[in-house]
Amino acid sequence: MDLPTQYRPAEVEGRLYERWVQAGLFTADPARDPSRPPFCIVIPPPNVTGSLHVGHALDHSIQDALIRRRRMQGYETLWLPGTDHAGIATQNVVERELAKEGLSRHDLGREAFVERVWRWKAESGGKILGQMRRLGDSVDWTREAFTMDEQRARAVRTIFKRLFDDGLIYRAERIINWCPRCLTALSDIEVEHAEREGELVSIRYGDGDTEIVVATTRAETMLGDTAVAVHPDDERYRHLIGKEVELPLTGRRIPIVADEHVDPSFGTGAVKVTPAHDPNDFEIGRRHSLPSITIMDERGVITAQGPFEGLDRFEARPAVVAALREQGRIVKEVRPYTHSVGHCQRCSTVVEPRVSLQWFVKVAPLAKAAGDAVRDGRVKIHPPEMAARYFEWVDNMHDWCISRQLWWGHRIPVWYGPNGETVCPGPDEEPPAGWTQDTDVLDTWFSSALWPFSTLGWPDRTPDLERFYPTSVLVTGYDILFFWVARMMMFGLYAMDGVEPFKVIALHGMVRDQYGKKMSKSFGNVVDPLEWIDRYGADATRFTLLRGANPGGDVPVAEEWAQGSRNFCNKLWNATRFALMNGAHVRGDLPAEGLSSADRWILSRLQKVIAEVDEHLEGFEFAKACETLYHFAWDEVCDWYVELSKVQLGDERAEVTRRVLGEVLDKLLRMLHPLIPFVTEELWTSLTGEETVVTAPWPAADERWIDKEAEAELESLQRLVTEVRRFRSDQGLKPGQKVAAALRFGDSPLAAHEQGIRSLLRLTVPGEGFAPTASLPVEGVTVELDTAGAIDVAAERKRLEKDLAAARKEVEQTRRKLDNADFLAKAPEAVVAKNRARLAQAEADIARLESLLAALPKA
RNA sequence: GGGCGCAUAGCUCAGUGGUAGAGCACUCGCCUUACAAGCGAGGGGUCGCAAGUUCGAUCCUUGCUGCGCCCA
Repeated sequence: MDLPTQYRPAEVEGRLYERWVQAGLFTADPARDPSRPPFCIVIPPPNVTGSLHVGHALDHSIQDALIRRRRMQGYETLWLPGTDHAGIATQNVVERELAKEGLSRHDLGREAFVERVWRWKAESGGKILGQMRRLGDSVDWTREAFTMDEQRARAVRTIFKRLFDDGLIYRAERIINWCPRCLTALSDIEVEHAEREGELVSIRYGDGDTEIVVATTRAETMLGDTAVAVHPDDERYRHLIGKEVELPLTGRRIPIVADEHVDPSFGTGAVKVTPAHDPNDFEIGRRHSLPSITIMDERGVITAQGPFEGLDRFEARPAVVAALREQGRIVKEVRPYTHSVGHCQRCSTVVEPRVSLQWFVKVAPLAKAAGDAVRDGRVKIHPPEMAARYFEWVDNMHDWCISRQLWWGHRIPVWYGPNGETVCPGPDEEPPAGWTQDTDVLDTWFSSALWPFSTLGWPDRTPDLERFYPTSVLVTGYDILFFWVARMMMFGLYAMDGVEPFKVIALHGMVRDQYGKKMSKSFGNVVDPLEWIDRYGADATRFTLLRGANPGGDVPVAEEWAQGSRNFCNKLWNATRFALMNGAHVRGDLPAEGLSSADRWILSRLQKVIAEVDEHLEGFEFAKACETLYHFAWDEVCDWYVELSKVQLGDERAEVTRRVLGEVLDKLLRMLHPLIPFVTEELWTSLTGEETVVTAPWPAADERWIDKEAEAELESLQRLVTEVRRFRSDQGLKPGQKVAAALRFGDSPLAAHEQGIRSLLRLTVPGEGFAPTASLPVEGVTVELDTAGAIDVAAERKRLEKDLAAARKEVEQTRRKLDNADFLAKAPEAVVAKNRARLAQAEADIARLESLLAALPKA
């Protein structure tokens, strides 16, 4: 086997991935061996316009780790990929393309435009799917789905019809969030609130006895006011309730009404009421049967007759204020005034609340069921603390506005007759001839909410659906727990007769930079996972993300950390390279005889690591699993076992050592495979001669190999070696410099390791005329060294004094405890014994150190 | 305003009612025949502040301060 000294991921990743896909290793078969338990994850479908960002990379690394481990454990696994059609985003992309040709979608007409979007999708959409291959995602490409493909369209038609017939979908005139740029309704969750600097203007309405001052951040909407509201208990205004005031600039007279929802402490305690342009005012208007006057068109341009007609809403605001000021009606102006403003998630335009006719899902019964599934424990949220957020959302959900005034999307399957009749045909039914279909399309989330079962073939009772529903776990960021996850829960429970769409919801956090800052383009701290894959490899990218992934927690990453992960992969590469160069193998059972205590130690440690890693991965503790494996591989296997094996490989223990080395690397690489699939595949197949590690059995801990004695012995050896290295370092002896030394073991079991110790410490056997200049007693062994010259007494004294100070502090601390009668009486026996042992050890250390100091020549 | 969470090494984070940990960064020394993407050694923390419970608190309780997130 001829491996280069450095691992070059670019040379193996593409080749291995292709081989995996060609071999069908990721393809699920519901008919294969029914005794295998199913394990299924549906991918949170990325936006078809999107490309792989570091958040996806984290999400996918976690899912791939879960699915690959289950595959090795013998589950029938399915990780189902796909994309969503992203109504607004995709339409925007194609409209921008058209704009370059000087066209709008209206120039093409609806049918041609939609065709054009499909063409765009075929040519440029779904870039992310190719990028997922580079990450190593072991998804089943034969089942790739799209929220607008034929099967998913059937699912949408089917569930819409059922909800419609059950009275859970209705059409009504309501105030909704409207984007004046995208020209569509938005649901609550598509609106992002952000602090903005605006103004708070106080305006005097009415005159003389019936005047009242209202404060507003949106002066222009006063043109559509139809009332002023005060709190019923507010003494300041009680005498005005029921009276009318003149609305400035318009000459209209509007009533003063009493409403409990008015906050008397805000502003003047009196609020203007504009039912057509504010959701709270809309409610007040309904309670008091107020008229609703729309003063803007769908683009936010003032339509109210008068001098402001034709002005944009943001031009109208100062114009209205100026006109009021001229009339002496401005009482107070606070500027800047910071307040929360809703923006369109897709284009950042300030959202305009607008009264319009829209379709809604009546969520109350669905949300109740979605909450109960978690309350009853049928669906587990991990980590459990996150459940609070989930309940907060599902228990307070507003009806969901599902209609969008777009062309790209599932068109609402409702047709209108010539006399205003309405019909909702099923997926296999035709609407009556000549009737016209509703022009709106459905919110993208409506089809995404069907994802866990539409991708498995619903509404048909397919073998996939039978075998894999409910899915095993949903992996996603806590940021979309409510809007996407809650919706899948609602629709899954509804469509699948009360069976939940997934058993576990595993949440992770956001990827952040090394200072814990959110990544943002404007801040310039965004990591492109594809660049990391190019520079450090997919494995290093994945390991960096997984290493930071604590359940529900944010994941900080940095370039240096990716380098560290790359280094780790390289370390594995070189450890395996060493093993192969020395004939390591996995043939036959581990020998029961002839194992050194080093062999028994590493095998014992291996079992514990297997058990720990298993526990961590079961609990979605990826950071801990990574930490355990990293530490074992680097600090135990490479730093100690491989070094000790060098001696064993040179004597009669060579054959046994080859088998043990092979054993340790075999299991280690298998455990690492779900986390870093490429390098482990390359190394494991070389080591074992097997076809692939993808379907190799997941290691199981074997308690028979646990060996406490060997562990204690090796720990003792490590302390001995470290102590002598410390002396060498203090004395300025170069690491490679050979030093003659005599080792006096007495009755220490470390005698068996003499050659190993000499090798680790570069100590040669003393020859004629050996004259030691230093003697180190440690771990019951005396090491006498000939440092070939006078030793650095000052350095040695410094070292010994430091150790002595630490030992004295230890004595002081433990003695204080042991002198305390309460401690002796109340502390558990084990704790007392432990402290007694510590005291004895520290006292022995003091004696040893003092005698060493006394023996040092005077400076 | 309501709810939740967090304060531990220079940075990012683990952690436990009984001797403070990791990675990276830092200092010193090394091309030691798997690996300089490496090896060896080392420095660095009154565990946010104050009080309480306890034989014992970084950990439990309360208050304070600072920070973050979600919702309105």
